[in-house]
Amino acid sequence: MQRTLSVIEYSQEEESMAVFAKALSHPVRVRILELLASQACCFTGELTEVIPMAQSTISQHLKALLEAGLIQGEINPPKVRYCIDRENWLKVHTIFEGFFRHDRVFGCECPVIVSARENVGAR
Amino acid sequence: MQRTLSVIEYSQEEESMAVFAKALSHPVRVRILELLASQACCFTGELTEVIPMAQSTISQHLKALLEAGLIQGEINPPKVRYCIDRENWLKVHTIFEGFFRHDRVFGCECPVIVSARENVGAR
DNA sequence: AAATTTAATCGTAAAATTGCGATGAACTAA
DNA sequence: TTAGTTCATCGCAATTTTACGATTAAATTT
Repeated sequence: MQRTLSVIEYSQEEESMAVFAKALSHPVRVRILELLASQACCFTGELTEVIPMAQSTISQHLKALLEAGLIQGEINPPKVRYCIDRENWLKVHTIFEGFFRHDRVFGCECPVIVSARENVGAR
Repeated sequence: MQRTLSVIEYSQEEESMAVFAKALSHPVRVRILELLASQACCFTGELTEVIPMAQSTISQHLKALLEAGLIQGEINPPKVRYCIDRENWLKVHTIFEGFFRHDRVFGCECPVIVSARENVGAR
C-alpha cells in the first residue's frame, strides 16, 4: 500500500482514539472485555470454554487488547490471568466521553439529508 | 480467511460497538469527524483542502463513516455536504458510556501485573 | 525423568483495509 | 452544446487482519 506522501500529523487524542477504537473494532474483543469486566478475573483457558474459537485465535485477540492497553496479564505459568486495565479503562471512558459530548454537535444544521445506505451500526 | 466454524452470535450492543469502533479505528476518520463537528457543516471539497490525501481516498473514508451511520450527506450536485449524524452521535455516546462505566471494573483485583508491552494507546 | 497442562508463537491462507490515479456521473456555467 | 466542477466508483497494489492447525515454551504433576 502506498503511503500518503505528505505525512499527516495526528494529535495525541486522535491517535489514542484510533488505537482504542481499533482494539474494540471486532465483536469478539468486545465480548472478551465484557467477560473480563463481569468477573474479577479470567484465565485464557476459561475464555476458550466460553468462546467457540481456536485457542490460538483467542490468544491473538488477547494480544491485541493487551497491546492497546485495555487489559493486563498476570503471568503465572503455565497459566496466565488477564483482567481489565482499570487505568486505561477510565482513560478510554474519558476520551470517548469528551469526543462524543452532546454539545459538540449542537451547531449542525443540515436541512435535507440522505441517510446512510447500509447503516449497520444504527439498526 | 477461514471463518469460525461454529458461528458466534453477538448481541446487538456488541455488534454496534464493533461497527462504531471500526469506523473510528483510523485517525483520519477521527480527524474528519472533528472537522465536521467543529463546523456547522462541510463540503467534501473543503476536506481535501485540509487533509493531504487523494480525493478518492477521502471519499472512501467518508463512505465508511456514512455506512457506520456516523455522518449524513446532503446531496446537492455537483456538491455534497456531509455533517454529523446527531442521532447516532448520541447513540455512540450512550453505548460507550454504558460500556466504560466506572463501576463496571471495580471488582477487578489482580495482584501482580504484567503491563502491556507496547501500549500505544496509553502513552 | 517423562508426561501433562497452559498459552504464546509460527506458518499459512483468505479476506479486508488502505491508498492512489484514472474514469465516470451529474449537475452548472459559458 | 460544450466545457467545467465536484465527488463517487473502478482497478490495482501493498499491507493488515483474521482464523486455523501445528509447534514451542514453561511450568506442574506423575
